[in-house]
Amino acid sequence: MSESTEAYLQIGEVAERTGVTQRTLRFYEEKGLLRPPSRMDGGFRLYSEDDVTRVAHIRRLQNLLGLTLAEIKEMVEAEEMLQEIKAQYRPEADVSEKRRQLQEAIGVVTRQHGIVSQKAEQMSEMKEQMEERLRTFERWMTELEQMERKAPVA
Amino acid sequence: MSESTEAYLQIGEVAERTGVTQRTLRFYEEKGLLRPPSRMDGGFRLYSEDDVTRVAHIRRLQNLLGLTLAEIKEMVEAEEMLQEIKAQYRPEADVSEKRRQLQEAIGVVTRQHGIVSQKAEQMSEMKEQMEERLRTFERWMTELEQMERKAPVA
DNA sequence: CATAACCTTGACGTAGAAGTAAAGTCTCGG
DNA sequence: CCGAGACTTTACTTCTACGTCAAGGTTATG
Repeated sequence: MSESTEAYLQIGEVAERTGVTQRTLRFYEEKGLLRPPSRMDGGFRLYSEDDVTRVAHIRRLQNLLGLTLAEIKEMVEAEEMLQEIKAQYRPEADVSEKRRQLQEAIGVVTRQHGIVSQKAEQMSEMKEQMEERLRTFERWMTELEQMERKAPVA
Repeated sequence: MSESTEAYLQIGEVAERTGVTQRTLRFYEEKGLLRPPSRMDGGFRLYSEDDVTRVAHIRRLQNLLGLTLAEIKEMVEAEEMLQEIKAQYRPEADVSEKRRQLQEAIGVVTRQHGIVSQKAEQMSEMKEQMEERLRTFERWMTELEQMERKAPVA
């Protein structure tokens, strides 16, 4: 599994699978949201499954939280940092340096979590209001129907 | 209560109270998101408390749900329709017509509710993921601290 | 009744997030 | 080895949601 053969995707396939256009993928790369993917000899971009995941993530942050690409970039960078720490990417880094990085990552995610929590709560409120409203409508509808039964169409 | 005196606000006050600029208020009017307010003899706009409420509503839809102004316009128009029905704005309208309108309103709100529900759910998911992640970080942090105690800074 | 503070419309500008077109390059199946 | 289709970069355009003057009219207050 996960051999190098067939593990890479061209931009067209990624576009199809993620639902964004090729232009958007290049744009995200330009903006630093996606690391420059590897290339074929001729220059064609070769994406990994990870990239597909990342695009999906970006889109969720955009659609769900309404973050700007700049904000998303921050978040994505924090993720990268984590990958580094996780993979011991810099084993020579001393422990206190790692601690600093981790602390920073915790800060970022905590802030994100705050945003999400707040939005989630407001969202629930809205949902409640809408349900209340729908109940009111249903009541009105019932009333209207009764009126119609008592005094049919003139 | 609610006499005509002092019940109206100029654009500057509305801007201050809603946190949007005057430009934005005029823009919303232009785009059909706010009904053209009444005017003083000299042409100054006179807004009602209702307008203030509406602006707040618009902003919530924008910030929370990330809807475009075009989408919000649709929603706002549905609301207006409701006001009409509610206030028996057209008492001469026959019952079946009212039913039709009400049915439409129910449709709109149901769709809105669908959107909100879906987003709320995805939001909760994200929140969960972030919490899980934070727990992981805290664990790592603890591990790092133990490493430091065992082998102090070289 | 002057004048500062507030408002009007109109026109042009801008940032973010892509869309679209042009002109050329690569890849791969036949 | 060649042509259709996928891809490349560069550059210009679009759309949304306002921001920012400019030039002038209105209102309230001393």
